[in-house]
Amino acid sequence: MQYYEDLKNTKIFRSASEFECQAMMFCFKTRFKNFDKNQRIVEQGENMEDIVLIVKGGAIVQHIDSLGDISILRRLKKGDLYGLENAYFGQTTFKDSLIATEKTLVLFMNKHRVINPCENRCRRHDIVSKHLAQIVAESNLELMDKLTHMSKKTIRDKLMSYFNSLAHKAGTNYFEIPFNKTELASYLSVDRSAMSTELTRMKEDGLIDFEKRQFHLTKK
Amino acid sequence: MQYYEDLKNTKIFRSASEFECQAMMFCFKTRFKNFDKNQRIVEQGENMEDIVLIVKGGAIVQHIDSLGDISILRRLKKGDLYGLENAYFGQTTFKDSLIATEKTLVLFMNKHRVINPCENRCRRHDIVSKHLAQIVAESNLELMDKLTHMSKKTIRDKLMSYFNSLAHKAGTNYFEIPFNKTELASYLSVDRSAMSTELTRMKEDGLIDFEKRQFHLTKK
DNA sequence: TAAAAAGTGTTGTTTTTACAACAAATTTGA
DNA sequence: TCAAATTTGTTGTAAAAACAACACTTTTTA
Repeated sequence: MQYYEDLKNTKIFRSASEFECQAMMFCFKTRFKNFDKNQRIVEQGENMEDIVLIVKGGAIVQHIDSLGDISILRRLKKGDLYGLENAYFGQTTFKDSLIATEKTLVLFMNKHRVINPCENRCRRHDIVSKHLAQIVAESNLELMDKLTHMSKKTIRDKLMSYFNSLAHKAGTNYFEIPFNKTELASYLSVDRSAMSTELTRMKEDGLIDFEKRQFHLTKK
Repeated sequence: MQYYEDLKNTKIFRSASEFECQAMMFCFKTRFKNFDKNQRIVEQGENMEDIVLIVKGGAIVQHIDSLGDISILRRLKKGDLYGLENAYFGQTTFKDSLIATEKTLVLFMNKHRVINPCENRCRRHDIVSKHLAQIVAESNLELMDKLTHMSKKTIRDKLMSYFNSLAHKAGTNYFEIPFNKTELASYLSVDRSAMSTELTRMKEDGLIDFEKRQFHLTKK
C-alpha cells in the first residue's frame, strides 16, 4: 500500500497494520493530494467536508480576522491533523487557511466517517476513536502552552516562555524554532521589528544565542 | 439517587439514565464534596488521581507562574470538567488551583477509570468516551477563542473581541461577563487600571454600555 | 545566475500600556 | 449593621511596544 510507512507514524493511525490502514482509507473516503511550497492547501471560509492530515512536509495555519489582520496560529508538521475540533461541532467551513511550507503530501478524510462509529465495523475504527480523543487533548495542551506565552507582559517574557517550552520539548537547550522570525513575531502577536530588537538585546544580555532558526538558551 | 438531576445535565453524563449514572458513580470511584465561597477545591502542584466535575456552583482556574504572577485562566461553571487533558497524558499534578466562587458541589472521579475502557463493562461507558472527545474538542474551541482575543494589539480590541464572543454566545447584545473587572483584566492579561480607563473611554465613544457585570454592545 | 522577492536588523517617533498611588463605592462577614 | 476588606475608577509618570522607514542579507525563481 502506498504511503503506508508514513501513515503508520501518524498519531491517528499509529501502530495500525497495513491491512487495517487500507480498510480505513476506504472507510474514511480518503484522497491524497500533493502541494508545492507556498501552495494553499485549504482556504479560510472554504466549505469543509474533510479533515486534513499532513502525511509528508509541513504547513502553517493562518487566519485573517475581521479587521484584515493576518496572523499565524500554528505550525502543522508531518503527522498533524487539522479540522477535528470543528468536525465535532458541525462547523461547515474552514476557519483558517493552510499553506504548505515545503513540498507536502496531504490526506483528506471525510470528517463524518472519521468521528462517527463505523457502519462497516472496520477493524481499528474503535482504536482510532481513542486516538482522536488523545489528539484533541494534545492540541489542548499546546493551546494552553501558547496562552501561557501570550499572557506574559513583555516581548522578552513571551519569547523566553516560548523558548523554554521548545527547549523542554527538545530535552536540550539547543533547539530549532519552526518559524522564520517574521512568522515567529506573528505567532506571538508582537511587532516584528520590536521583537528583532529584543532578540538582539537578549543576546547581548547573555540569555540566548541564535543563528537563523537555531537557538540556544545560555542561562538556566 | 442523590444529585441525579444535576448530573444528567452535565456534558459528561448527558442523557444517562439514573441507573446508568449510579453504575458509573461506582465505576469511576467518585466522591462528592462541598465547598464554600473562596475555598480552594484543588491546589496547584497537588497530586492528582482525580478529575473534577463542577456539579453545582462555579469556580475560577488560577495559575501562578515561575515569576510569581497570578493569572486567571478561565471560569468553570455547573457541568464543567477540569483535568481531562492532563489525564490523557499521564500528568500527575494539578497545573492550576481551582477556587470556588460560590457554594459549590464537586464530584471527584478517578481519572484512569474515566478515560480507560471499563473492565466492568458498565453500560454507558462507551458513550462517556465519546462525550469525552467532545468535551475536549469544545475546550479546544474555547482556548482558540481566548487566543483570538489575546492576540489583538490593543486593550480595546481585546475587550471588543471578547465581548463580541460573549454576545454571540448569548445570542443578543446584552450579556453578563463571568468575572468581576479585576478578574477580567487578569483573564485577558492586561493591567486592571488601564483596562478600567479603556472601558470608560469605550463607553464615551458609544461602543458599549455597562453596569457591574451587565454589558451591552451598542454598535454593530 | 542575475534580478526580484522575501526576510532581517536598526533607528527614531508615536502610541499604548504598565505601574503606582489614592479616593470612592461596594461587598463581606463578624 | 457596621467596620474591614475588596473592588473600581481616576490620574500622572515611566516603560514598553507599535509603527514607519530604510539598508542590508538571504532566498527564490525566471
